[in-house]
Amino acid sequence: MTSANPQRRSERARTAILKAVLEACSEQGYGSMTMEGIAKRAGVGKQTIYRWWPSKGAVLQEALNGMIGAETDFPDTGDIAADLRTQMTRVVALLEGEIGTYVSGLIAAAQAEPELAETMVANIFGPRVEACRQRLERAVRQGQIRSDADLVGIAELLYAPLYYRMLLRTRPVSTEQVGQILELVFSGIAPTGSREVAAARPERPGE
Amino acid sequence: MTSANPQRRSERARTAILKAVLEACSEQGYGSMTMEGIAKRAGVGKQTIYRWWPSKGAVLQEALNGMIGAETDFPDTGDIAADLRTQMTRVVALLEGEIGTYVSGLIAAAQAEPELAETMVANIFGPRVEACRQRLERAVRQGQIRSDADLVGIAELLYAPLYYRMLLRTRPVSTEQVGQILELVFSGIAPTGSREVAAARPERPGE
Amino acid sequence: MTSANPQRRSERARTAILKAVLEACSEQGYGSMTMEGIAKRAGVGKQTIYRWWPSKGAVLQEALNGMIGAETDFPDTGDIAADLRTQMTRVVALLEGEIGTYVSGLIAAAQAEPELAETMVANIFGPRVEACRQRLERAVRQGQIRSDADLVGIAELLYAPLYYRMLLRTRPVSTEQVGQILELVFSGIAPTGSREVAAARPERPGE
Amino acid sequence: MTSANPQRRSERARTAILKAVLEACSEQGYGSMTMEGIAKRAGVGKQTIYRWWPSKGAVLQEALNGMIGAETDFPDTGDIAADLRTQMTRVVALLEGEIGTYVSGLIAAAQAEPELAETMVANIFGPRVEACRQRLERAVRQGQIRSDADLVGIAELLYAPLYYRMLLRTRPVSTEQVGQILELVFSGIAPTGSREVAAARPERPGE
DNA sequence: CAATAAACGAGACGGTACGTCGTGTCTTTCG
DNA sequence: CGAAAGACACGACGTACCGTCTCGTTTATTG
Repeated sequence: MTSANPQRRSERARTAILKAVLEACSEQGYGSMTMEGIAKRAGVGKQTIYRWWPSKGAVLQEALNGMIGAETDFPDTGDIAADLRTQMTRVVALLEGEIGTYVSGLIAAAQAEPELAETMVANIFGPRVEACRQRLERAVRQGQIRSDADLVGIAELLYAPLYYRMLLRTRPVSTEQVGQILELVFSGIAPTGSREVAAARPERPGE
Repeated sequence: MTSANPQRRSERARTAILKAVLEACSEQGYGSMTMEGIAKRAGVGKQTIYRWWPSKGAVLQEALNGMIGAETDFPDTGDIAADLRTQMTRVVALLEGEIGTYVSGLIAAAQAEPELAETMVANIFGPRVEACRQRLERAVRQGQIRSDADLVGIAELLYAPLYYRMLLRTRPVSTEQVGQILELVFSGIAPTGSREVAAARPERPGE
Repeated sequence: MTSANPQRRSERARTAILKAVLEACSEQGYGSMTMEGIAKRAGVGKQTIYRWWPSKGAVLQEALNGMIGAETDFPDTGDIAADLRTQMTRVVALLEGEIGTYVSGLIAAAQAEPELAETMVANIFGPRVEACRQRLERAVRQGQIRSDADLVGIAELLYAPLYYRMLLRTRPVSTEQVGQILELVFSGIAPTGSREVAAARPERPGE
Repeated sequence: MTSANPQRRSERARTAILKAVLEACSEQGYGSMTMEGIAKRAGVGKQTIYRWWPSKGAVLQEALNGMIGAETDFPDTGDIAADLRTQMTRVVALLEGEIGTYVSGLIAAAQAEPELAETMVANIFGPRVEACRQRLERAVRQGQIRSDADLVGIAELLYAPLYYRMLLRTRPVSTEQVGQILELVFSGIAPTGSREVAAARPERPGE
């Protein structure tokens, strides 16, 4: 993320920039905030930003990464459904707040900037998906989840609907949604007593 | 979408603009294409675009809407799982192609433009979600799907993971993903024989 | 000034346009008024203006020509100095009012439009210079003016300082200026008793 | 003429702009030259022009001011008529050349831009009128010009006819005109032997 | 006295330039 | 030598007018 000498880097400037980018994004939205504005807000020369970050998306990503703490960690009470509910509810709270603005802005930016998409996955989503996978793995070992499932696929199934609503704005993300998702994902949609239904067949039948 | 007199509108210009916006988006990507470039490409004055659309996102949306035909319609063979697989596979094919570029660009744009988000849902996603809901409803009547489920919630559960992968670029959208989603959504993730598991309980147990 | 059939021309439109151009010029100034504005003000289509005039300057010129009446005619009391004073004072009154705005706008426009300069001279300045020349000629016959002078040259000498002040805005045009000009032009600037001074010599002496 | 920091100003850009504006004005005429064209010609961003000048007229004025050297200075051979003839002949040469284009364009622009008119007088005409006045003053002291005359008024009388012809395009400015003006202004137009003629009377007689 | 062709109002069109904003680079000055 | 400040070349923005071009709708002869 640099080519200058990071030892001589001014911590004061770095902190001010990260603070400024969050403020700007909150007040103006990701699309309307500008490098110029961030620099002015931070009391910093534009060059100082460009020296250490390639784009406003990259600055935002670093700022965002720095402000999410333990909220997204997974509890382990031994009850996977309860623990997911707990964690997902916290995620919803984040997405409903200003962090939702940052995240959706960042995802929007990533559509036009492949490197940003990459680091975003590596730094923000990747680790959390992995943490989820590990929690699910423990649940599998405890017999709370089918042992034949792709755990990352399950993670996607659980969280994707949240991002879907946030990004498409069909309906607001909400706590109720969490319950609904969990209920459906755990039980499946097939009628009771017919779990060995068509959908499970990997090949389409040609009868 | 207008305040000018639509009777005098030039169909030639309209068509050229919609064609140009798709070309530009394919070649340069949504973020890099410009109103100026679209106008030049279409052989049209900028004013003619601004007269009928408020932003490049709105133009793209209309163009996109005009180019998706029957691919996303739902078949009805009587087998809901098979029909979903068919339709979702077609959706994946669209998202893997240029239309994927248009859609992700549009969703990105919608993050900064609430009106665009609104019309995007109304014109593009809304009708298709509704069509899905109707197909699911028939399946419920035929006993292929649990009768107590929120059908729009199910639709979200089915499609959200596709958009999740497309937008976050964790992994590419693919046909395999469709099978995985269907399998999980139909069967649920609870271990066999324990469908009445914790997650299904609307209230968290306090033992 | 036309290529369309002037018989079918709408007098109503013509009048409205000429009125509108004067209003617009007064309110906004020549440089800021637009064909579009004139058309709207006159309740007329733009095409109707372009059909009969080549430019806003041409419209203004015709309007101006139509509104100057007998004010610039030369009286003939038998006293050339008094008559010039009378007429020039009237000219000053015109140039100090709105007509001054029209005239200076027109002259400015003529700098960029040779055809306009030509018709402006032919229609507005030419006839008045000629009238002045005729009055001066009578004065010569009556022995009130030297018989060896170029009368058009004299006319220029008399009126040029008025336009000079109006266009360069060094000082405002004024009635006092008329007296000063007349005094100087009649008496000359050479000291009394030395009218056969150097300046009169067509060739520079090389002694 | 600025609100930015003139210390950081790029001399290269300034020079290129002034050169470009003169070229553009010569080739296209004042009215047809554009800020955009000047910027492109100078290899400069439009913003750089707007940072230091408010309009194309202001740029032209500065460029013009910078290119007129000693040509308009007044010689002092002791013979005022000869010296005026010399200087006015040089002025005519300037007005007949490209500088005439610049000057008439500038005067045209000044009609729509009061600030420009003001600086034009202050920077271009004012100093030269003052220099003329000083030369005339020496001539008065030497008894070559009547001592009771308003010297600035005389200066106007001498030069106004040149601008009159240039701007109204009745006839081209020429060297012959200089001789004619000087002859008339020095000798006056009253018939010989009657210098104490009516025109000299400040009040109109009421016989 | 229709009919018919022109001028008319309205305003959309392809353009050009406007004056502003933000980009990312560069240069100057300071600590 | 990093950083603040900000000028610079550039390119796009969204707007205003340009002059041309349809559109129906008067209007005013002319067949």
